[in-house]
Amino acid sequence: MKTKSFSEMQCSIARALEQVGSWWSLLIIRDVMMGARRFKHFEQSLGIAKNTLASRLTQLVDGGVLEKVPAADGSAFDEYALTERGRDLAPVMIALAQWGDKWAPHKKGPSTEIIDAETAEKLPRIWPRRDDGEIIPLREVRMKRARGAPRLNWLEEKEKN
Amino acid sequence: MKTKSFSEMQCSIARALEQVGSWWSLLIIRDVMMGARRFKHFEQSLGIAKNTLASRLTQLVDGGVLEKVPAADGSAFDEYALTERGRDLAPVMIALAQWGDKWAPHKKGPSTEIIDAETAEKLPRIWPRRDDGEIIPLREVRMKRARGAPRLNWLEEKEKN
DNA sequence: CAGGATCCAATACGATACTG
DNA sequence: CAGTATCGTATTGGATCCTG
Repeated sequence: MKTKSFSEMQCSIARALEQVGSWWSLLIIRDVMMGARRFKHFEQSLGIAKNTLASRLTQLVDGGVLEKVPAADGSAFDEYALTERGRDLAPVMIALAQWGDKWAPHKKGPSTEIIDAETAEKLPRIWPRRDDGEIIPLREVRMKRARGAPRLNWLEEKEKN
Repeated sequence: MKTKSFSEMQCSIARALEQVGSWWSLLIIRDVMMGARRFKHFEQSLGIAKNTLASRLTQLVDGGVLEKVPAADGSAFDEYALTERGRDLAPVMIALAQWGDKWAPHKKGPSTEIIDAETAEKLPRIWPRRDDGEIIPLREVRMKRARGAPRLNWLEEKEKN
């Protein structure tokens, strides 16, 4: 990706993408969210080259998404953990997982389940809501640029069926 | 990215990422969600090379995220519109935009605002909730591999708390 | 085991020119 | 205007070897 130009774009999405880094980074974050902590975990889970993994990890640490913490089991090597910034990516990961589960299912069934620990059931789709919890239909959601560009009503013509 | 291996991963996130394609694809989708329809819109908005843009667009059309529709204004050229599959990426985009707005703000202020058209105010963070709208704290959300997925040893030691 | 160093291959992207 | 064709380059990732 064009690292430099992305970060300078006046768009929160572009800057988020640049901070995350790459597809591999998202899969690493996924692994941490599922309990991975060690270099070898990522290596085994992802089938990624060591140097690539190392560079993605340092990139995530430098970017403040992951941090190195002393190993819980007393190992000489540090472990990787999510920072607050990294944990805050949960909605992105959940949204991605749910979309993939719905639109690109694997033949052998859903393979990344997002579940409510209390009920042990799959979570409903993560979706825009108002503070009181009411779901907002997409036609009432607008994405607009801060300056300039027209505030077009999003998706209007497709929603009326 | 490693297109082939990603799609074969038994992970909804990996497959979602592969279907989307690349960072550029997400920015194109963002533009469509903000009202862009024509080749020139994307070109101007993104500052992307024509051939790159063309290939990303056909990739998105082939992947069923975008579709070509006759121009509303009678132009000889088709326009690009989101399919249902594409529209359903809204939670991903919103989550990304809100994360970027929070953690990677541009010096000149927020630059992709997600707004409730009714109240004209910024939406609250998109976040996992139960059906009744109750917010679920992250500690009560579990992301796990489904049964049948290759089991990794580090999952077990993490799952018992 | 966690990485770093090197080398190499694939490709994604950009610049430019061209076409219907 | 909306692409396609061609080319050159830069980046990314993989393979292998090495080390504390």
